[in-house]
Amino acid sequence: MGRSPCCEKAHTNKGAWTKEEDDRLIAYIKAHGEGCWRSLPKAAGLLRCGKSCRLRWINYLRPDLKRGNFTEEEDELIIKLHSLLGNKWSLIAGRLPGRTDNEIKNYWNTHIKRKLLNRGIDPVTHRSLNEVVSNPESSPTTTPNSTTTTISFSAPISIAKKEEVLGLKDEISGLKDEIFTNNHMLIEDEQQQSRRKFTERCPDLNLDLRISPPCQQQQQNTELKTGTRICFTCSLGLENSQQDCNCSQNINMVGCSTSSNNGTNICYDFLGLRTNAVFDYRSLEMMK
DNA sequence: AACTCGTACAACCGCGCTGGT
DNA sequence: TACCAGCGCGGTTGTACGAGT
Repeated sequence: MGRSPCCEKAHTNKGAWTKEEDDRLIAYIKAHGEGCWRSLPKAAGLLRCGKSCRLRWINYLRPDLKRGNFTEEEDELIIKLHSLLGNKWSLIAGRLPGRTDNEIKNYWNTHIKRKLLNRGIDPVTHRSLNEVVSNPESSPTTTPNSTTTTISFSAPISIAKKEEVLGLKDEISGLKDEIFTNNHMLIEDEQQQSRRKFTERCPDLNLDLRISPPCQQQQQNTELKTGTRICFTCSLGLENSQQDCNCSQNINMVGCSTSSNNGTNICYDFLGLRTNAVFDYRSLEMMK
């Protein structure tokens, strides 16, 4: 059972808008304002359906629209927002003044998709194509000619983590407000909430764990009495996040911290856990 | 010059959600 | 509570146009 058509199709024009139709629509909206799209065509003397008028106005005729090419900054912002929101074009458009969801959607499909593919990034998951191809089973792999082992838990990381890693926290906090107040997409029914509680307790982490040999210079000074020093670099499966250990430069950085008691450098404070026991990520308290 | 193909983008369509009755 | 109109969103289609052959 389909819903009834939004207008009488037999007497409506379709296809490209003429200059005259545009002028009529602009004049009507200037005089009466937006809204009540269903009755607008008749009132404005247009042989168009209301939806068509709305679309034409929003996507093309609105005076605050920014025409012209997207800037590099806009490109990058769209990519960032898409990695967080997916195909929520209207939400993305809300962060780009003067751009419409339709415009961004088209631009994404024709330009940015290709751009990301050229960078070796999957436009859907925003992860490296190599990673997706070579490591589909979440199994440990060893890079050729390298002593670095990568252990990947392939699943999307939480938005909160992504924000932290991307440094988008401030920008996104406003966006979240917008999402929660304006959009029903995050309103969950009980079933979804209980499912969510479960996944919060047992999160699907996307942690690419790199284990590399100790930095040569520092090894002499910082080796533990018990022997081998292990340096964890935790990368979160995001673009440019797989930086190699540089604890020789900054011993207090995340992932490499200093034990306060005896001044011994401990370089395996992985996610705040000073342990060489088996790491169970489920025991981690997730940030709210 | 004519044709084909690919690209860009405007417009359409179907569906889900919301608010009013 | 159920129904319906209206709106908005995201996916898809249609078409104009330029490049290549």
